Amino acid sequence: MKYWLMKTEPSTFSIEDLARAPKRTTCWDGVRNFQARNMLRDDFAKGDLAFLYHSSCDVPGIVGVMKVSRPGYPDHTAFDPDHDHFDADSRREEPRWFMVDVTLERRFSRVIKLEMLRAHAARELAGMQLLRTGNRLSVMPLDEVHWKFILALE
DNA sequence: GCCAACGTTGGC
DNA sequence: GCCAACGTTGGC
Repeated sequence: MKYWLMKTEPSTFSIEDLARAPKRTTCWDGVRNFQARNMLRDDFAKGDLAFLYHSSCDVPGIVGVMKVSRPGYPDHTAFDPDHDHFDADSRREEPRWFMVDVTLERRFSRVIKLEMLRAHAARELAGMQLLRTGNRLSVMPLDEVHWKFILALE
């Protein structure tokens, strides 16, 4: 089993939205970066666990845990000309973008703030992609040791 | 609102 | 293949 971190802007889609969704499940659409696409398509497996991260908000940080409930499949929002995530270069016969389904496992009792993660950047969380300057991937893998350490921060 | 960092695009 | 221009991300 693998571990992931997935970013979302809560003003667009938050953990509250996921908690209210049918079966607490959503398709993770709209990823339009090739490196992230490759991971969604090739590396995500059913049963993998992912941290849900709120970005571009008052208190950026990890807010809960999700489980991958369906592995990579074509992102249909790319086919819809009326959708924000439409991409004319993605065709049904040859989809360019992929997504997974995620199901909310648990909301944290408090936000594990980015600030708190940074405090451990030089030691326990050394090498964590999220903490690398300029990292803009919205989906990234996480080491098991980092996953466990972060869980203990709650 | 600012700005650093990075990905993408397109001219050559 | 290079690289400048541009757009986006995302913390502050």
